[in-house]
Order: sequence, then structure tokens, then C-alpha cells
Amino acid sequence: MSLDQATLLEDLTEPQREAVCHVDGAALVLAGPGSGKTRVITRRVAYLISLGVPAWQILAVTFTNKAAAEMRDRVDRLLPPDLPGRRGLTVATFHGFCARLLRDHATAAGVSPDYSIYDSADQRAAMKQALENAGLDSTNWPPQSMLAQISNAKNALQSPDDFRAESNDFHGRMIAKAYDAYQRILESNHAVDFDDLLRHSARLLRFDADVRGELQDRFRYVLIDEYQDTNHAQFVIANAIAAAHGNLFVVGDPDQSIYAWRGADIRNILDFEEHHPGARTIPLGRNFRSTGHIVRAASSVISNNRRRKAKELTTELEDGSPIKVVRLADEHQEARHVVDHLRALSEEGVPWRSMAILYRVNALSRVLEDHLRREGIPYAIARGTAFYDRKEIRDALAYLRMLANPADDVAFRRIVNTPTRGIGESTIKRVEAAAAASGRSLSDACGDESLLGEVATRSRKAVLGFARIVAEWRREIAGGDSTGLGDLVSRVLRESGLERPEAAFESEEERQRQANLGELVSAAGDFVPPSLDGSEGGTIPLAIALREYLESVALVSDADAIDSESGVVTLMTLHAAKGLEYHSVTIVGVEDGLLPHSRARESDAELEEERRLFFVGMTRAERDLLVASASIRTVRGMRQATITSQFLAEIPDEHCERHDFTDRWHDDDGGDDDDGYQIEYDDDSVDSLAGAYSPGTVVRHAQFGTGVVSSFMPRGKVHSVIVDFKVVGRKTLVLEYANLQRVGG
DNA sequence: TGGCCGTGACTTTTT
DNA sequence: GTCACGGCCA
Repeated sequence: MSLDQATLLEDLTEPQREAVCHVDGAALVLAGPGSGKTRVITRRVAYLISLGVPAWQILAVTFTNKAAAEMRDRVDRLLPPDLPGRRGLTVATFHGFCARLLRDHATAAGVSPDYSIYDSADQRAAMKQALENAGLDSTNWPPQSMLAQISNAKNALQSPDDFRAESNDFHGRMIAKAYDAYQRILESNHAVDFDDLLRHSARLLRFDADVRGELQDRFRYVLIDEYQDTNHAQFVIANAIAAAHGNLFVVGDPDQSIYAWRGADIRNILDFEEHHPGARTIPLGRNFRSTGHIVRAASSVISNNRRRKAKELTTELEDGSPIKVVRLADEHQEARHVVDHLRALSEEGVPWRSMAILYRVNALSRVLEDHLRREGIPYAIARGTAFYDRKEIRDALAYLRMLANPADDVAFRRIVNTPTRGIGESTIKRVEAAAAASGRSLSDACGDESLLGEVATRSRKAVLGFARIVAEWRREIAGGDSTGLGDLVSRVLRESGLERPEAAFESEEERQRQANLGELVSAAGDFVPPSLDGSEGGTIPLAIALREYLESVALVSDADAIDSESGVVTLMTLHAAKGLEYHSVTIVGVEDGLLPHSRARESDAELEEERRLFFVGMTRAERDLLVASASIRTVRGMRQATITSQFLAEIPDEHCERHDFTDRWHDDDGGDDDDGYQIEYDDDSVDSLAGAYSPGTVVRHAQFGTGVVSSFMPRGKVHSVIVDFKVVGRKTLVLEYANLQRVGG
């Protein structure tokens, strides 16, 4: 049976059709929000297959597992079940693809085939160890910030040596030192971090002609989604595979580039035509998602960015209702307002699952949650990693990880005495010393009695006993196949003592923990290893299945947890919302310092990225968009006055209704009695003073000299500010009496 | 050896 | 306000 090409093309616009029918050569599809991007990608894959290109020659790369799953599914539905050549399409995330590549070519890539993938918590532990080894004090050299700078280096494909060569100041040299020490720890633990997945793959493709040739031969057609968010390593990977045949088809939107902080290089998409002379560029500017007010307002906001490829965004849908821009007294009023709004929509028949609440920082979800819960509105927070962040789950996974990778001392150390089995800190120290002296891993050393001379007799028994069960588990892994994964996990949990059936009589928390472990067992039991690849009834060795399972767990993202079918309101960060759409979208906390974020106001480039983030949020809405801010917000337990985001002023008045509810302070039953919307902002008192003395403002005081405002608070009829003075330090002053002068702009 | 309690630091976004 | 770590006590 063949695939009817006319059906694939019939409901497409002209530019969409052009993109779908593009076959050979490089192409750049500039896909504005809501322009049918996913449709174009899936149709093109199906179109290629209809031309006789076998599916296994096509590689499609997305950003999240969820996007990959959706794409696979949609292509699948376009293809007749008995179509020859429909099997074997590769749809993967960059990280997933690279993890697989490194496993298949471990030796060539210079990694151990049993490598572990370290998540951010593991990275922090490794970095702390590295700083200690390098003789750096972690107060002066915060692990988090060291990791961030190392991450940047890795994304730019710099090795520790490259990095050192480029660092000529003291600070840079110290980071180079930490990078080197950190990398040694990863190596000795047979571990890679997220960035290494990309970096090692890029290096492999660049320097190993055999591997490169193999991939180039196999993947004749390469598609990359969200190309604006690729970093240098990803750029190298994509281009290396496509170099031989030049069939690189990328889709993206520079206006939705929101990952520069993670090394994404917007030039990859802006300079695509220079990298690929003769490339075809196809702009998709027509928006099919949102009503007129929303599209035009978003378009207007984003036009304030100077560094962009100007692109017209149009819609043929009706204007719809104007955007609601509301200001509330504080975050509780804000949450209450949002809840009322969503309830009203629900009463009009909009299902909960078509509503989303977006925010810049995760911390804002809490107040919203409280109010949603109190009001009985079903909701879910997009936090895919939440389950895997629980202590008991991390413990369980550490067991599995040290079983799969005996060199993983970080995992081993985590669980060697969890639950407690009489192997205390001093015992571990001694085993560690013995392991280091003999060049063995911790888990190895534990099983070797001859190395444990320094260990007290009683502890030695405990250590050897533990080593014995570990050896038994490893034996089961070596002899089993993929059908035994669930049983393996269940056995390890039981025999390790993590699972305690008697806990049913203990606290609610403990019962919850046990339930979580049970969930982990069933998840492992249901896991289908990707390399089984649809071959029904087949099996692969248990060791490989375990490795693939751990890999899939390590690569889950928050966005993966979003279930549009679940019938609940979704709460998530603006970042996680990329690529999604909802009938109704609420963006909260649109205040100066939050959006744009205070940590991202240093440069125009950062400000523009914040604006793109707001743009992404706005364009998630199909018909209803509510943008809220609070005039007072509690940050870190301190109530602070805020000023509205500059982005709000960029929404043209003809596309929005502005309401100020800040004087409804005492109306706390938040009832239906406030119909009398006030259209005008009364921009007096708190707002304008807060604006003049917002945190960061430089001021001069007659006695204390100059300083920087650190916070601003209304105090009844007066206002007080906390100022960090250069000479005398932190002072709290009453604005009305202090006679401060603002310095500079 | 293990658990508890107090103090200190810190919060952007995430594969 | 929250979390993580270190010190102290049982």
C-alpha cells in the first residue's frame, strides 16, 4: 500500500507545503508561534517516506522526550500500518541520541560502556569533592557557580586544557583547576554529566571518521526542531551528521530563543544561510493558534527587540477578547483573582485542562497552589523530575546505578549505609583509603577481605556482608534478560531494606515513601528498552536494559510531566511552556525584577531574552490571556513593594484592558461584588515611590554617603528603605525623613 | 554511631 | 521562609 501524497498536502498553506515538499539540501523553516510547526515536521517525515526514503534513514531531533514522543506518534498515525519502510524512524532528544551514541561507541568516544549519567545533585557532590581535591574552599568558590562556568566551557567544546590555555587571570585559572579536578572525578567514577553527553559526542563525530561515516551513511535526512535553542556542541553534532549529504532541515524561531543562559547560541539560526549557502529559507508567519488581540499584542511586544530577524506575525482569526492586564494588592489577591478567573471560565464550559498558569520562577507556584487547593480546582505542576528527586527514589536509583556501574563511588557511597547497616563514616573512610591505595573502586574494595585490615572486626563483617549481596545482585543482572527488570528492582529494594512492609503502621510520610518505591518497581516493570525497538517478543540482556532504564530516568525533564489529557489546570515556568498551547493562559508575577528577572538586567541581550520569554508565554494562549502582577510581594519572607514590568507598557492599549485592584485591599472575601472594574491605573503613592527607590537604585545620604537600595517597604503612612552604604554598611531609613538623593540615571 | 536541633546561606530559567 | 549542613547529645 502506498501513501497518498495529496492527502499529506491538502490542508496546508503554500509556505507550509513548500516546507513539507522540500527534499534535498539545507532548509531553514522560520516558524513563528502557532504556525503549524509540528504539523510541517511530521508531514515532511511522512512525505519523505512516501517518496521511498526508508524511515530508518531519517533522524529527527527534538528538545524534550515529550516532544519526541508526540512527533513519533503523529508520524506513525500518518503512515499506513503496512507501508513498507515505515519502521525504524529515529526521533530522539539531543541528550538521548548522544547517550545512545556513546554507549554504542564507548571505546572510540573514550568513555566506559557502563557509564553513569550524573544529574545536578550528583554534579554538586562531585564538584564539592573536586574543590576539596584541588584545595579550593567552597565558600570562596561556590560549587554551583563553578559548575555553571564549566558547563559553558563544555558547551563551547572546551576541554580542561583548552580552558586553562584561555584563562589568564587568577579567577579563570582557579576555575580551570576545578574543571580539571571535577573531570578527573567523573572519569574515575565512569560518569558523564549532561554536557559531557554532547561534548563527547561532538568530539567523537569530529575526530572519528569511521563513526562519522557510519552515521552519515545511515541518516540521510536530518531534522532539528527548536534550532534557535541549540548550543555550539549541538550545532557541531547536527552539522557533522548532515555534512556529507547536506540534507539538514531545521525549524525554529529566533524570537523564541530562551536558553542563551544554558549556552544556546542564537547565531546558529541567524547565520544558517551563511553556514549553508544555497539553503532554502521558508518563513511561516501566519498564526493559527491565537485570536487577533493576542497575536498583535505579542507581535508588538517582541518588536521592541533590536537583535532579531524581523518577521511579520499575522492571524486570520477574529480579534477575540482583549488581553486582561491586572494589578493586585499582593500575591494572595493575585492568586485569588486568578482562581476566580479560572472558575468563571470553567463555568462557561472551558475544561480545566485547557488552562495554564505560567510564572518566571518556580517559587511563585506555592501561593497559587494553596489557593487552587483551597478552592478545589484540580491542578498539576509540571515537574517531571519531582518524583525522581525524592530521597527514597534517589536512594533506590543509587543502588541500581552502582550495580550497573561498579566504578560509581558517588552512588555507592550514598547507599552503603542506607538503610543503616553499621557501616559508619569512619569505616567508609578506611575502605576509601584502601580502595585508593589499591586503585580499586569502593564497591570492589568492600568485597576484598585482604584490603580491610584497618577496619574494625565488627564493621568488617558488615562490609563483607553487604559486598556479598551486591555480588548476588550483580550475578542476577549478568544472567538475566530484559523481562527481569521489574523483578530485579523489586528484589534490590527488598533485600537492601529500603522496602519495609511493616512501615504500613508508621507515619503517613513513611507510608508515602513506601508507596513511591512501589511505584518505582512498577515503572521499571513497564519500561520498554528503546533498543528493543518494537521487535515483538524479543529480549535483550538485563544489564543493557538496566542501563537504558537508568539513562531514560536521568534524562526526564519537567516538560515531560505535562499531560494535556489529565483534565487539570497546569502550572509551570515560562521555560517549560515552550511549544505548548492552551485555551486560557495566565502569566503571574509580571513585575520588574521577576520578569525581566533581576539577574538578567545586566545587558540588552539578557533583557531581550526576558522579553522573548514573555513573548513565548503570551503566544501560548489561544483565546484568553490574563497577565497579572502584585503591588506587594513576599520574597524570602520579606514583603516588598514592586513596580510593574516594563513589558506591560509595551502591550498596546487597543489590545488590552487594564485593571487596578490594589485598592481592594480589604475586600478579602474576594467575592463577586467587585464588578466595578477601574480601568485607569492610579499610579500614585506606593508605585511611583517604589519606582524611584526600587532595589538597585543608587542613592546619597548626607551622613552615610552613597549606597544601593536593597529593599523598599511601605510602613503605614511612610515608607522605609534598606540601603547598603559603601562605607557604613546596611541601614534602614524612613524615606520621608532621610532626605535621600538619587544618584545617576 | 545515629539522630536531632540549631544556625547559616541562599534562590532563574533546565537537558 | 526553606533547605542543607555541622555540631552536639543520647
